[in-house]
Amino acid sequence: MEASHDTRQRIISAAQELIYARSYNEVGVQEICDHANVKKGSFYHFFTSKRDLALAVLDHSQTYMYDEIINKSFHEDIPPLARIERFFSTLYAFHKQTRENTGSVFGCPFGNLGSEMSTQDEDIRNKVDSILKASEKPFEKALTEAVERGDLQAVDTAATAKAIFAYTEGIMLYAKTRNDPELIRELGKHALQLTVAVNIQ
Amino acid sequence: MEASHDTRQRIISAAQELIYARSYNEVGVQEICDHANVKKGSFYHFFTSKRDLALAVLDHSQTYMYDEIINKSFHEDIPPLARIERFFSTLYAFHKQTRENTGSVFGCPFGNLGSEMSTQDEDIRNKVDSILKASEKPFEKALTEAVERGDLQAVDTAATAKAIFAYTEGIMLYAKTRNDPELIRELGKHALQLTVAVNIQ
DNA sequence: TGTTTTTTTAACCGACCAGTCAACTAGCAA
DNA sequence: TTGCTAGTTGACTGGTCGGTTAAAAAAACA
Repeated sequence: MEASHDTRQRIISAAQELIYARSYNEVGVQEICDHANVKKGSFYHFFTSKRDLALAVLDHSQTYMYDEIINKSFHEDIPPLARIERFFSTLYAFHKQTRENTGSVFGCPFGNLGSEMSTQDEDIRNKVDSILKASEKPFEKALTEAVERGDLQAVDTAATAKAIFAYTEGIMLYAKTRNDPELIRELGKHALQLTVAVNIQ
Repeated sequence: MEASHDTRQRIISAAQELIYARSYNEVGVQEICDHANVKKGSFYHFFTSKRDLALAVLDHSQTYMYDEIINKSFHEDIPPLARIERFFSTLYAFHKQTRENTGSVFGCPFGNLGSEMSTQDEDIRNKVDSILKASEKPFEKALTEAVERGDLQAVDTAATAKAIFAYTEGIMLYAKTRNDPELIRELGKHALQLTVAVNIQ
């Protein structure tokens, strides 16, 4: 039970790394097992299928994202809008680091999987969708607090949070496709503009 | 030479449809050939590899996007900022149609391929990157014109155009992952906020 | 017409794919 | 000691992958 739990976790960690660095379809079960030092037969003791693993990887990545980026950024030691700005700084630092370590910007693990798998696997699509939805919440909370403090005029905080996170996904896709983490910093500066109601024409 | 050109074109069209609806790695050369009524040997007469085909598909998709969406949206019969709003209407109509026809929102063909292939194939990454860059231009032109007309305060139009198109990519990813074209309309409304310089705090 | 070049065809390749299975081991409890 | 369960192993399956090849057919050109 001890060793088993560890085996399962090793598989998930290896899959997370490999799939994030490449893509779901570029990485085979065999390669994941090799990377985790596990025989393929064992793999199918813990997972019914490769897509079953993908769902577990998504859960694991979500936890990782909260620990490494969300919670650090949205800690309440600074004003709410500054937390959103810190989010983009943290995101930039993270991708800059992986770019230095691996030579590549990998983008968003959820966006990547959603983009690749949404039309192919409804369970994966739904899971990614719910992760995106949940990711909007810290932004929404910060925006609501900013309105309460008077830092921001009254806006639809849920809609604004959704817009900001959609923008974030676009930024990460851009950074991946240009293989340049600087785009996250550069484009992140514009994010708070989405908080301001505006009348054009 | 006549038939050959047609064969090559049939392969590209079939690949464009299949890869856009699923993904690069989910679609095999054999399936593309079947769909195009071509034998696999012929395929390798016209293309040196599958990724060579992907590059041709990207060119073809870019032309398609200009014909169907960009040129229609940015026609100069209305004021420049209204053209940007029309872009999102056109984008929405397009994805709503494919959702009705196929049951799925497919997102952006360039974003999809960039997300899936950027870390795996440098040529594809560069081609997608240059298509994204080029796609910013119509926005930049409209923004510049809007500033000239006095519809917009002076801003860095290149940076703003880039932000708007990155946001567009995020919107399409969101719509694909939620399988709901309405997100394009809903989130598209916020795009012009990115044109307004703002001071927070 | 004959010749050359382009295109098409079908059979074929080794590698790899996700997934299966039966035999085996280790730990634990009755 | 026996029996049960959880975990491990390696060999195996049928199918598909991207890509090759040599020869036939068709088209282009002279």
